[in-house]
Amino acid sequence: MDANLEILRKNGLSITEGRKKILDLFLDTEGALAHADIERQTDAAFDRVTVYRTLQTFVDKGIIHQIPTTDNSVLYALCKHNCEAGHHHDNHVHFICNKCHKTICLDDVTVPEVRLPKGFRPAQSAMVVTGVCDECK
Amino acid sequence: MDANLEILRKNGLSITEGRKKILDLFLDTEGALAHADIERQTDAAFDRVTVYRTLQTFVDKGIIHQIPTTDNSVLYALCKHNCEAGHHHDNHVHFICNKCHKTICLDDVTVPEVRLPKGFRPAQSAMVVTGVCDECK
DNA sequence: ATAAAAATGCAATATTGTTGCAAGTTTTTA
DNA sequence: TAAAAACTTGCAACAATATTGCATTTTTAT
Repeated sequence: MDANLEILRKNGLSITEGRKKILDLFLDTEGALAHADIERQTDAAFDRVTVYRTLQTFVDKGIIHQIPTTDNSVLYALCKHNCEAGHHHDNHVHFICNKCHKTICLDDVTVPEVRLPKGFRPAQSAMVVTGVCDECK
Repeated sequence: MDANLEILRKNGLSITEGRKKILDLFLDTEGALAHADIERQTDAAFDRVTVYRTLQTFVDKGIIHQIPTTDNSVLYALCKHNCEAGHHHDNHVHFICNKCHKTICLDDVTVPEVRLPKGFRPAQSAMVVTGVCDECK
């Protein structure tokens, strides 16, 4: 139990209230979270700046990852299966529901390979699918 | 000649300095452009607001399209082949080069289909590949 | 328990995006 | 081609989002 502590320790991060709460939020959320969601769901218990810095730290440590969107927002998400060792975050498909507007990590759907034109060398791929999710269908 | 005028006319848009200049920029640029790039490359000849509105207009008309990114920026790009009738913008792969940081539309690379979990109904797909482009290799 | 290291909150500042409205352009029309 | 109508622009104000430095507090290591 206390998955959050374990994750923080494993990544050599100090255990603080903010980090625990924010990490819990991710652990409890199926969809992705934006900075604003986090502020709202923590009742602004932490300074905006702290939230920004915490998110950055988590991204740097590979605890959460960013999701590409076309509107001007950054979304963050934890992988469902907690991405222990060697699991790259960058290889699953993200789904954005047009009805409930949740962003969901489809951890089990891998981004397919594509054949690029001559001279292009791929490093990472991201794929975002929009539509209607399984709960709104 | 004067591809910009033709495009503006075809879309029923008034011909104005701003629209011509901004459209030219897109026509001359291989990669994608951010709002900031446009301001810079037009020497701030146009008000920020005008640029925002022009981009919005172009998106609405389907002249340019938005590209999903993970950092907090919206990128816009014209399709190479000018996307005449019935060509959807949403179906080709975008490539972001880690060296020159350009975003390039790979018009000829189609986003592959993926099999989604039960209950998910896809509408549109976007794919972003990062790596090294053909000029930086 | 104490010192060192790290994280937080505050304040200030920067960046990015939006809206209403008056003035200026472009297009339409007759 | 001149006048009216339609549309676009720039300004100003505002709102939302993000970043930085620094003093204080909390956490970790000794």
